[in-house]
Amino acid sequence: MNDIIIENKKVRIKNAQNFDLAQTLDCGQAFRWREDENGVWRGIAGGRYIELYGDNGDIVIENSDENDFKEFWFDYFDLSRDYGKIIESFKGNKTLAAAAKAASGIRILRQEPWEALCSFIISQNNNIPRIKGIIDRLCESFGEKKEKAFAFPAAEVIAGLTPEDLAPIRSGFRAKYIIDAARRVSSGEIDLEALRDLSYDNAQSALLKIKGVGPKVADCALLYGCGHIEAFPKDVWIKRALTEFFGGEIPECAKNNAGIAQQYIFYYIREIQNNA
DNA sequence: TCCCAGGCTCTCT
DNA sequence: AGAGAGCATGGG
Repeated sequence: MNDIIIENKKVRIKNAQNFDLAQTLDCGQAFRWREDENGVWRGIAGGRYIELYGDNGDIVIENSDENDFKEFWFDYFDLSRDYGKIIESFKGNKTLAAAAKAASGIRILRQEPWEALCSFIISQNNNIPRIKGIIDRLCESFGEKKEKAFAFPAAEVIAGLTPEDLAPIRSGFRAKYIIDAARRVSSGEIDLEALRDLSYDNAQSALLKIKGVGPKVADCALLYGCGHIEAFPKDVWIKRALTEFFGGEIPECAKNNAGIAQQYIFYYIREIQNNA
């Protein structure tokens, strides 16, 4: 584990490996982090608002302390996982190795399951800038204000709404899906926390009961929200990449950490596209 | 302007 | 089982 230095309302992760803030917070796995002109990132997760920035190879988290860090952010940033070792294991496939190298600062965020599920319901047939806007409006309209940001609204709150209530967030046809998900989660019909301990297949089946949740959205919720690192969400970009670079199949060396491979490939192919 | 976006549902073969 | 239209909205 990294050395952690606790200062006054400040946590410093010394010499953080495989942890680039821009890559991790803006790679399309989470939608609520923003960078200012000075390279400071601000966001809220688990109802906790923080600001963070890189400093000579360290990562500094402001507005946190020892307990807060140990209880929440250490897991959120997946700091117990050895990404260097995983990247090494991806050497078996040339393109995957290149993707891992390009995206080596990405960590898979262990987000709250409801936020991940709801966010990726909103993501369907949508583009990232607009997804961010819809989620911002959802939080501002229905989330609890915490210091300088609005928390993600609880499923219990959304469950009591109608599609008309959600009109201001302009989520279009997804509104009824958001509400269906919220109702199943808040009623206990689907226990998102329990999905962590189910097999991947059983956990995915449970999520597929929700209207508007298919294999891709379910896999995102499982990967980003429920710790299922073997989930491999296939969106349009990944399908393209699989066909173009991998003969349609996930490389064998990536099977155990398919979710991480997926995120590296997603980053890589979009970077190629942007530079083309 | 017009195509498309981290898909899914519904319908028709 | 598989293919294809339709879906709300707006970013680029």
